[in-house]
Amino acid sequence: MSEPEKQFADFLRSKGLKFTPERREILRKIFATHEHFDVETLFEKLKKGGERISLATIYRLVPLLIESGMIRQATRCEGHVTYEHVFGHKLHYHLVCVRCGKIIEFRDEGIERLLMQVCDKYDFTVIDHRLGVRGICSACREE
Amino acid sequence: MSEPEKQFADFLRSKGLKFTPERREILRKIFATHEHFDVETLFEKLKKGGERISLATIYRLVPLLIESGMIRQATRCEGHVTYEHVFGHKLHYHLVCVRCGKIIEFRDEGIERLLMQVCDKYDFTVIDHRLGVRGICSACREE
DNA sequence: ATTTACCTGAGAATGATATTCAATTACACC
DNA sequence: GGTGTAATTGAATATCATTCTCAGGTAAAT
Repeated sequence: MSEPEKQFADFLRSKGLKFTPERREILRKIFATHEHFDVETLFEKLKKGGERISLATIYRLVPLLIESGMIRQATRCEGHVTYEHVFGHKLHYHLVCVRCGKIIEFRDEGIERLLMQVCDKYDFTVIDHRLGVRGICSACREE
Repeated sequence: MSEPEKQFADFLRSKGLKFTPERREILRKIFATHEHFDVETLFEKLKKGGERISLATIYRLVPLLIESGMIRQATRCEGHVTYEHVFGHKLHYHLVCVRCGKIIEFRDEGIERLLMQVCDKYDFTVIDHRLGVRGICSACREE
């Protein structure tokens, strides 16, 4: 059993929930790549892979994955909600190209440090934070 | 005519669109305070103010307001989309309390500077950016 | 074997947002 | 001040993602 599966199975067990074959398959598809995903395309992928897992099952799994800390909602782009891995994926920020949709991820410890100073100042306990930049990537600007 | 009205009227004219009484009323309600808003509560406010403006009209106006640069989508909180002023409102970031929903706004030029350096590095042209921190405010932590 | 709690798929329900349509209105031009 | 044209409106309807309901399944605990 892979690392993400182990962690999630533990989480489920700790809540008295079950690690069913359906849940395993969904989890596998999600962690098969490091890409962001949304429910609809995940469902399509599973269907193409020959699985007969219903949309409802995926929708029911997502909150559990979030609660377990495996994934989180990503920077929201145009309309639908997308998710990204937390497990095995360090904190990072996004540059999102509004033309081609490409997402560049980056880290910046200076920004992190400044941000924590601000939160201290306001006596604010951080759970999570995100930074997203919308703009145009160099490739699209060339055109 | 107030500043926001002037700017938006100009924008509409430049696109061959009209600054109707309905649009003026909606704009006034939006800019009557500096608070974030969502379509539903805006609709309620207008109704209480005796206006008979339909939801559809508001939904149709929002994209125009965004395109004109008057407002933008704010940090998305729980479910529904909220908007905030851009006009007359300096760049800022958010601390959002997940318990009480309070939003603390702050600025930090150090973060801005570091961010611009990153974008330079990736040769990325910035249109807009946002930084949101989810967490628990001091008042809620007391409890 | 029975109980109990959890899971599932299918389809119906929901709720926010978008669209259609016929009637109305604003503005440019006469 | 009329008039034509394109934009705008409200109401109702449609759409779309997401959630819920329900009627079986299933696995582990008793």
